[in-house]
Amino acid sequence: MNQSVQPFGKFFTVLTKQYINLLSKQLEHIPIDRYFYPLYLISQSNDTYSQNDLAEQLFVDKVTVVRIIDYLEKHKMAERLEHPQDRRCHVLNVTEKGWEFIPTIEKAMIKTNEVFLNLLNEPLKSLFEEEIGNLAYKVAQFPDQRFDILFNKIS
Amino acid sequence: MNQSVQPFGKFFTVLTKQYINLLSKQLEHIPIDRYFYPLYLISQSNDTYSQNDLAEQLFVDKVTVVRIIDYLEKHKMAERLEHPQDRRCHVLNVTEKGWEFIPTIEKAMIKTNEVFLNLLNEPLKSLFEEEIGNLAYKVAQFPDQRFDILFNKIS
DNA sequence: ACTATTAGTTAACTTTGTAAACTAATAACA
DNA sequence: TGTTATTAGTTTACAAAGTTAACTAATAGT
Repeated sequence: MNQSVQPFGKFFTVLTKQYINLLSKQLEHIPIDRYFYPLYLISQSNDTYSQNDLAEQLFVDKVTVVRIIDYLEKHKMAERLEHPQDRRCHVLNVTEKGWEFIPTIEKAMIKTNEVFLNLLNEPLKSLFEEEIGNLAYKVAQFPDQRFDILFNKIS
Repeated sequence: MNQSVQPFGKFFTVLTKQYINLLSKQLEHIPIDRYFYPLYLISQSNDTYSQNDLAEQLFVDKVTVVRIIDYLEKHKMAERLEHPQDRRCHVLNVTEKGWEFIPTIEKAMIKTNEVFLNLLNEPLKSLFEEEIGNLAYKVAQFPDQRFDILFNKIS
């Protein structure tokens, strides 16, 4: 009970859930109820993103991206366009209707980030802001093979 | 592209996924492939946890707990016992077989925590360790109602 | 030309989260 | 005491999300 181990994963899970809850709550009035960040990412790409690029940015697989774009297309927020050079690719594009909501989504993300930051004490606050992204990118780069190296001493 | 907003939720998601991957990788040789931490939590409770208690600790709902215990019981790692006073409750208990794996699970969680900590630069490292738990508890306490207060200025 | 690779889609299956309806037991209280 | 409300847990149903595999169509390598 006393000095039990608390796996960080538990905390990450809670933070993820509550972040999404908080963000969704603010965006209840727009015509989609998820994939806010994917839509925002597409809008920031100046119509250069393929579905592959999006998968890479979001750290998800291509099947998930298909579902995301299907959803956004169904709600007329984004669309697939033909790639001028490579006919296998699609270029992702935010529709005029979609662009209406980009500023709101951006504001909501900034606001939600702030809420989380404000729960931290002052020294951690600034460090956290600059380092959380780096940390995520570092762990995202873990190749499966490296696991064996990292843990070759585990019994 | 340049000063695009990066929602913390994106980072939390990656951290969660990779934490679970890394932990599971280390525990591939034990007879269960998930619910390591729930099992560990039960083991640390000295047979006092009800399913409700577990739900609270894990920040999940009671349906999920039923599934977790069903799984652990099926694999003979934990069991439901009758509560001596309250016949509605179950007391959760780690079986003899389950206890074999508790030290391994604990070691793997400590190791995984270390891997994540070691990716941080030195000043953040110690702060992170003491504060990540507090942060998670704070956000877990967000009642739905408080959202309205937090965001009453949102347009 | 032949082969391998890449982008994306589709289908099947599993896990997880959520909500509602339900049973059985306990608590509250008039 | 008897009635009602609450609590612990289960079951069912459904949606969301992840994973794998098989597939099409297009491009790249040689």
